[in-house]
Parts: sequence; structure tokens; C-alpha cells
Amino acid sequence: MSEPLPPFQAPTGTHDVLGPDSALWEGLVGTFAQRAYRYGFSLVMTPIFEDVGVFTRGIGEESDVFRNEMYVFSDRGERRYALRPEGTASVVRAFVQHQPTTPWKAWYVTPAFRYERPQAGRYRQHYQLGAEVLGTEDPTVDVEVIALAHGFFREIGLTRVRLLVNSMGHTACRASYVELLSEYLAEHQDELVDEHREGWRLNPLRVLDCKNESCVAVTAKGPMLVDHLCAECRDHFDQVLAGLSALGIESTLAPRLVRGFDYYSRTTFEFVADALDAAQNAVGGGGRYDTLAEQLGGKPTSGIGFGSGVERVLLARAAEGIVTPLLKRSLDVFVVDTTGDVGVARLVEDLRSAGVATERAYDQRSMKAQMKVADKSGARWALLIGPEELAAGEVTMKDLRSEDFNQAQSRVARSEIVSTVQELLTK
RNA sequence: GUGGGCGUAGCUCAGUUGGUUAGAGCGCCAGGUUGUGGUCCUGGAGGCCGCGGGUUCGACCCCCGUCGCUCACCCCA
Repeated sequence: MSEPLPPFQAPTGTHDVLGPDSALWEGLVGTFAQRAYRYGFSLVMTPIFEDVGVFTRGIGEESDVFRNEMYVFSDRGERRYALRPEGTASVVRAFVQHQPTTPWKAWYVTPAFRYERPQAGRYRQHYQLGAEVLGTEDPTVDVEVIALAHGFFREIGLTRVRLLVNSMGHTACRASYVELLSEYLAEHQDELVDEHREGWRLNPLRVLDCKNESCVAVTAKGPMLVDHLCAECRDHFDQVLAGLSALGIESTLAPRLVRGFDYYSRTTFEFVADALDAAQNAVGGGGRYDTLAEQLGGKPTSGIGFGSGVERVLLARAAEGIVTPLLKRSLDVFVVDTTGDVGVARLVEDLRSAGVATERAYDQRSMKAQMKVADKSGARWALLIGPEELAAGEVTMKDLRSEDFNQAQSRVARSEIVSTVQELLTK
């Protein structure tokens, strides 16, 4: 007699979001959308999969994301596609394709996919909120993008989030730095962890990001990129830092901050949630990319953007003990009907059409049962319709938030119920 | 890809040295007389004890495998 176990469940590393959790998601996305709008951004939507090249060009073929974590597949036409591992590349591809007037400011919310073992704050499908600005290298924009992210984190209640900033320099000055770093690493390679002792030549910058103690000991004494920027990059970075402090946004210089994608140049930043003791404590990050548009076949166009992981933001909120809802919404009325009269469906429809959030009970349950559901629904008022009301052309309206259970109700004519509720709601 | 922990009702979890009808709380459903919600009382539904194999007279319990979840390494949002 028992039902068989469900044969399907959400794939490893993915998850469903249902109410009441989904209200947090809705609130988070809504908050970000409104903030982005205030900053002059408009929504951009791009396909969830792209030609593999869109991602490999920018992210870098040596990056871990590309090498091991991409969801790559061929369609029936033997075209090679990949599910997007991050948001920026697709947006830049769209920019190159459509050539909107610059500066172009776009925000997005999208799932992102990476094939890796899931753990706290890391999933195979997660969601990112992000924003990009293309067509200007003005450091003012770097500051604006960071301010957008910073303000967003504050608005949703996060207080224990630190901003780390660094500059990667532009292509030429980074190249000369990498040479310098390589020389240094060559002298000290015996002191690095096994993984880097042989592998550092592939991507010397990666070593800076290593958290292993012995690697940290080596790189701490080595040359730092910020100390070897060319005059222009140095000036650009100084303007970003000055802009941030002018806005009262605290930041920490993180000379070892090297982000995972190869396309970054000049400004890079990361928001770290100290409330998260999990290994995954970066709730957002981004930076400037001066060559990505070109790599994707467009005219040389500088851009900057950031992305933030929704799941991690929610984890950070929970870790900080924030319980205030991001979305305040509740039902206005709950219709209780024991007659089954079709006119009740009409009443419900009239209320909803008039902008009144209305729910009702189904399956002709007892009045007591319906009232229990009404109570749990959180509705402000219950509208009761029994045989008596039906005959009289009236509705009993009951205040569900009144302390006094039996007195808080009155009879209202059916023809006036919609306007009565509307009037009460505007008070 | 590598390692640790865990899989018992919708949810959170008990389950005594393996012993026969597997429990609690919450949730859900129905009642507590005549049409009315938060508390209370009563009753009820709901479990291939993740799956497969093994040991045993007997397995939720022990062993092996498998799948899933979870945490960490790596890397990242």
C-alpha cells in the first residue's frame, strides 16, 4: 500500500528552493534589482549555455574552472557548448555582438555551473547576482561597481563583510612583474608545497593565492604586484582607492589577492564574510578586464564587473543571525465558504482583480477546519460565507488579528465587500 | 579527483550488549453537540529503518558493496 520512494531527486550539488525560503531569494534578487536600477544599470539576459570558446578565451585554459569544472557538451549539430561557469563572459559576448552605446551598464541574475564536489557554500549549480560596465576605464566606475556591491551587502543586513582590493596591472606591467616573480620563485621553489614546486611555471600568480604556510612564507617576502605597477596603473589604482575612501567605504589592500579567472587586469576585489567559518567565505568579487572584449572578437573595450553568490550571501546572513525578512508580504483576506456556491469563486476573483491578496480553502472542509487554515495563512481578515450570508447577500468579515475572538466581526453587503476591504487596506 | 561523518514517519531525532507488534516531539487529518482560528484534551493517518548482498535461530543494530547527503582538501560565488 505504501508509495514507492521517489525515483528522482535534484542532481548532486543542486537544490530546490521552496517557500518560505524562496521569499528570501525573491527579496534578495528584488533588492539587488532595485539597487542596480538606482545606479543606472539595466537587466541583461543571455543564454545559459554558450560556445565553449566564450568561456575558454577569457577564463583561461590553464584555470581550474576551465580544466576540470566546465559542463561541456555537444548538441545534435556537433557544436561544442558549455553551461556558463560564471556571468561575465556571456555578458561581454553579448556586448561584442550587439555593440550597445557605451558606457554600457548591465546587471544580471543567473545560475552558474561548475562540476566539482559540493560542500558548504559550493554547489554544481549556484546563482549569481552581478553587474558589468563596459566602455570606460574611468576609475570612478570601478568605485561605483564596488559601491553597488557594498551597498547591497549593507542593505540586506550584512555587517561582517570586509572588502579586499588589489590591482593586477595592465597586460604589459603584469607581464614584467610575472617575470620578476618567476625569478624569485625559481630561487625558492624548494620551499613551496609539492603542487607548486613543479607547477608554478604554468601560472606563477597562482602561488600567491596558495594558503599553504610554506608557500605563504615564501611569497610574503617576494615581490608584490602593487609595488611594480606602471605609472598609469598605479595612478588608476590610487584613484580607485581615493574614490572608495571618499565614499566612506572601508577597504583592505590585499596584494596577494589573485582571482580565479585570467581575464582580470588592474582593479580586482573580493568581499569576504567573516561570519562564515566555512572554507567558502567569499560572498562576492570581481574586477576590471581590459582585454576580454577583444579576446571575444570585439573592439578593445575596457570593462569592470562583479558577481555575488546568492547561496553564500544567504549563508552569511544566517551566520550573522539576521532574521529580518527581505520581503514583507502577507495575505489580505482569506475566504471561508461552506456553501460551495459559485458566487464565492466570483467574489474571490473580484477581490484579486481589485488588488486584494486573497486565498481561500478548497475541498469543502468544515468551517472550523477552514478557519484554522485561515489563521495559519497570516491573512488580515477572514471573509465567512455560510448559508445565512448567502441567503442575505452578505459576508461576515472577521478581524483575524484581534485579541477578542468573538467580537471582531461584522456583516458587510456582498456588493460592498471589495470596496470595504480596499478602504481598510489603505488605512 | 582524494579523505572523514551520516542515511529510522512530511520535519527534527530516540531506538537499550543483535530478540519477536519500530517510538517521541512538531506537522497533517478528524472530533471535543447546534456555522468560527492562536492554548488545551482525545483519536487517527503516515515508516521496503536509503538500496543490494552476507553473518545469525533471529538484523534498524554486525560485515561487505552500492547509492545519496554532508564536511574538508583542491578551487571558487
